[in-house]
Amino acid sequence: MTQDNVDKVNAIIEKYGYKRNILASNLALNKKFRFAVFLPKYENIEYWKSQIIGIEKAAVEFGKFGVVLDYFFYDFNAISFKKEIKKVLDFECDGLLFAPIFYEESVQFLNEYQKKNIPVVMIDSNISSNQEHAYVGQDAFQSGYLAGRLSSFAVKNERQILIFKITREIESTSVYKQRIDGFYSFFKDNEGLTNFKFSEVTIKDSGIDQLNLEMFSGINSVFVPNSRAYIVARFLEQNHIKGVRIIGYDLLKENIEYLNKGIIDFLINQRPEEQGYLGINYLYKKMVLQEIVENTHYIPLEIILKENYFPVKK
Amino acid sequence: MTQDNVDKVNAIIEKYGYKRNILASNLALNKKFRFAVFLPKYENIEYWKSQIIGIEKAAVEFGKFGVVLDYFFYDFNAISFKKEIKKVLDFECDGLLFAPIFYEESVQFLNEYQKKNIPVVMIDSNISSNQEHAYVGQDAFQSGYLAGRLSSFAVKNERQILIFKITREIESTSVYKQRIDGFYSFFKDNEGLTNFKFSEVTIKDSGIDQLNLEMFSGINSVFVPNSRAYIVARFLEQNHIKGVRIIGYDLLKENIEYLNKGIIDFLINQRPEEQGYLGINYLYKKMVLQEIVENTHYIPLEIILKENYFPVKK
DNA sequence: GTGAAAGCGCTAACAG
DNA sequence: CTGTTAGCGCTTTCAC
Repeated sequence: MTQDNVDKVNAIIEKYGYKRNILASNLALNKKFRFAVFLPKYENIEYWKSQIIGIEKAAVEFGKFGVVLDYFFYDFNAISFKKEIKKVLDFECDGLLFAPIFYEESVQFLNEYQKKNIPVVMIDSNISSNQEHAYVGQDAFQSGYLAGRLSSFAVKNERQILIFKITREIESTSVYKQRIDGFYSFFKDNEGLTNFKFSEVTIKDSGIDQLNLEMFSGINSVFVPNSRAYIVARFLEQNHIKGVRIIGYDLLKENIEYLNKGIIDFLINQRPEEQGYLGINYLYKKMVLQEIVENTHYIPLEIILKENYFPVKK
Repeated sequence: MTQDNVDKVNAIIEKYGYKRNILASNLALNKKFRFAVFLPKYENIEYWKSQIIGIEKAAVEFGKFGVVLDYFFYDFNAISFKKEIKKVLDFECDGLLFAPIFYEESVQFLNEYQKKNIPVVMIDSNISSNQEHAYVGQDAFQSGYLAGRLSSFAVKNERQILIFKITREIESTSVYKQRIDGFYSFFKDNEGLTNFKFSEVTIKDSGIDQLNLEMFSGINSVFVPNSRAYIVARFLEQNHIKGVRIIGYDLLKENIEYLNKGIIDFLINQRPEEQGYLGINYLYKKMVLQEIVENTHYIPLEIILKENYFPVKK
């Protein structure tokens, strides 16, 4: 049969509602689907550990359909990242799951990777310039917008809000900037809320001793646009400062501790486990089941209080 | 081979990490897996429509692995329910998805059904007396507890809370009672919150004209323990009563309308679509993949504000 | 280029 | 009761 006729037959076949039996097809193919997983080293980083847990869960579930994973981990610095990039580029596989922590380097990498014509799904943060790639994660801007609402709750009088940035030595993605943008946008969109004043503070992750009481004088609410809200909570607790509303991200053990103590009020959960799972699920659906899959999957902005936090049962 | 030897071989096989190829197995079996879906009629009831959407999604996804669904719908009355029970009992299938709306009748039905030795998964509400059955849905008590927290937010002064029950003609499950229990429990557990006073009102679904201004005199917060918060919201809007916090359930179109207007403050989402999907998913995993599946799957208590509501893209 | 045949791993039917 | 075999629906190989 010529390609022409193949097409014709396929057309007719589809017309009469034929569905290829994916079980038989994959049985006959008798092949493994190799997916590369390219992430920051997760040891001691709870958030990335959760991502891996979700990924592993997917690996077990889809393993019976031939899915095999290979991991590539990079340290939190651009040099390690670049080194690992080479390995990933050389690696033969059917799909890539990727967390683009370093923006510039990731853009470059994706451009390079594109030549291989292998589907890519990004988790955690998105690189929107490459629309053809899939994304599983939150809408960072909107999550900041929501945080704005959460800090504005049921408050009539003057409020002083502090945006507290605690950054890594080597700063990476722009996620936390998008969150802050969203945060301010909320107050811009709600003109009635003129009684809110803002200030910002930035410290390095290593310089936690930089915290001082002055920073918090007159402050009613603190917004921590990454997972380190517990650092602020701990400081306030140690200094017996009460009645400050704290809003942060991610269900780290330490954050949960202060949530349960009532010191942190709100945490926005990014569902890292679900992200990892859905990332692999995307590749599975696309490559193994050969389905058409939605390119962008936004994880809902989940608000966690003491009263709706439940440890993940395992 | 005797059964004895089969067992021995299987033991050895398992010892060396043999995994039966589920694709080949199901291909050879060449059988359909029939699941019965036994639910209230969903026409005009958004919540149940969503459940069906999730169920249908699962049906498409698992259809390629041989899953076929048969539907049995009952009206919202015990007579129709009992009539449909007969059909379900007579129906040959490999699994049952079931919403136990009428408590007494459901207990009886489940006892009867148990004889058939077919796995059952319940959605929406649970019948805990039958521990051997699976459940996908929320923890109703805890959701009320959370609602308690939501009504207590950042409030220092005296608060008058109204629990507003709008019930169906024929009342069904005890879900809303569990929610109210949980609601009160929150205030019991938080002794500091002595400035809260409570009252309750009950009206029938059909008697919406029973609402009157007196009910709301002095009220600061209203808790509607089912999906009909929009009825209260509409009444307050029509009567230009502002500044009352409303907490309700479910993302019905009408609820969303008042959420976006800022009249309803919080909605607790039960994720009906996910419930339906996961219900079928449970049966699929158990029967088709022959996996061991967790018997209870609690849907997270999702707090929805105007700022984190996004219409489901389809 | 084309069509027949082997075989993926498993189950069920069928002889022995 | 046991062991052999056909065949599930598809892909790939191998003769022609």
